Amino acid sequence: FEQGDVGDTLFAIISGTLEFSVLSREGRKLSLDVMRPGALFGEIALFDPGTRTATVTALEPSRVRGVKNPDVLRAIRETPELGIDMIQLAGERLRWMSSQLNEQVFLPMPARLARKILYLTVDPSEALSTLKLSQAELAEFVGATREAVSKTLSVWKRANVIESTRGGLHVLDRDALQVMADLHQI
Amino acid sequence: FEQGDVGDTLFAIISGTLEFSVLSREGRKLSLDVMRPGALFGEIALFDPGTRTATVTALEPSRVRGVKNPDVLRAIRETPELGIDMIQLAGERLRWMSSQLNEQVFLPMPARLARKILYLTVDPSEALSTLKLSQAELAEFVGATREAVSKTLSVWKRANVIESTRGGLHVLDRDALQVMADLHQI
DNA sequence: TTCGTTTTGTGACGCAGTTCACAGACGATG
DNA sequence: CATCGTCTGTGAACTGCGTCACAAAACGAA
Repeated sequence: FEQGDVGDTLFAIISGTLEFSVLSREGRKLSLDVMRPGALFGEIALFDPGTRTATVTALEPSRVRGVKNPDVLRAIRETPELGIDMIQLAGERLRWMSSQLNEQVFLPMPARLARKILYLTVDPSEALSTLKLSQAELAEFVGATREAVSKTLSVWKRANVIESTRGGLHVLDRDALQVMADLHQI
Repeated sequence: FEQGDVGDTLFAIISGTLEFSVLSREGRKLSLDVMRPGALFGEIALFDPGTRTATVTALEPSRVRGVKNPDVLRAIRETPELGIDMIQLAGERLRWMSSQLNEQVFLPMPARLARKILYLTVDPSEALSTLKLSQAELAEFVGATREAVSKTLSVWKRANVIESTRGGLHVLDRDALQVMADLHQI
């Protein structure tokens, strides 16, 4: 779905990967997360039906399962425990949004880049630290231009922190990235 | 309370005004809202006990009332309707956080300034459009420096959009600000 | 192989906003 | 009413990152 649509449905990802992003009125995009099977999205509309505040796009053909607001409300009335779970979920989301805001506002571009790379290369457990995103896509995650990302990646490549191929990159020195993510600068 | 504290309590403001802000590790501050009697805060910790993601400071002596997480959970188990209300509350907060992220990332400084001024001068109904914040404080709300804020305010003053006194300012032409907030630029 | 398309690498330049550095203005406090 | 601390105004220099403009790889298709 797209930012601005109206909706009252929570989705759960069965298979595939979806991208979660927010758009500016002028069409600029800031990607925030890549979601994998098991993840939930669309909870704002579930809690508080109205227009969507974010955009979700399938990066590959995916299967999702939707739950409508009225059904959830009914279920909560029957099983209060479920309401508590939903509240917990909302809490996590709020916490996460808050950290995103913090990073975007306070961190310089290279730190944000390092963080996003680290963040996006945790769960794909088997393919150790390999990310298959083009530099252009990475730039959208970081809130910067493709060129700027390309330049910092070049530096890190020369420092043997990462290596990159067309349409993807591989983390060699996770600790070094961690340093970039944190201090850069004090 | 301060960002990083642990807490499990939701607060409701009885009297006074409190400031809601997030801090960077280096001490920079981004203020997000001024809360008045009737407002609730601390709901993240309520939903999902753990460290606080934001800082709340009293701008003047204030009275608040706290509700602890376990008490709320108990109440929800008894009255599921309450859970639904809390979920709605969380939804609104998420929606609001999302818009804050959007503004901070995509809008240029003057637009953010105009928006914050408009936003902070809606509810104080009687004192029509008067804001008692120093330029330094305003700057923290906007995510910019005091100097930059001062300069744009000067321009708006010359254009008779606002007038300012020491430690406060008065909106003369709300519509003009609205324009600044929106287009600036397309 | 040979295009044509998409992705990458890099430089030159510009601009918004920061940093630094004062100077004046207002309000409390003695 | 004189003085001191806090606000305000403004200019100059610096800088991170965006914009523009190519050149060179990498890959797919013909």
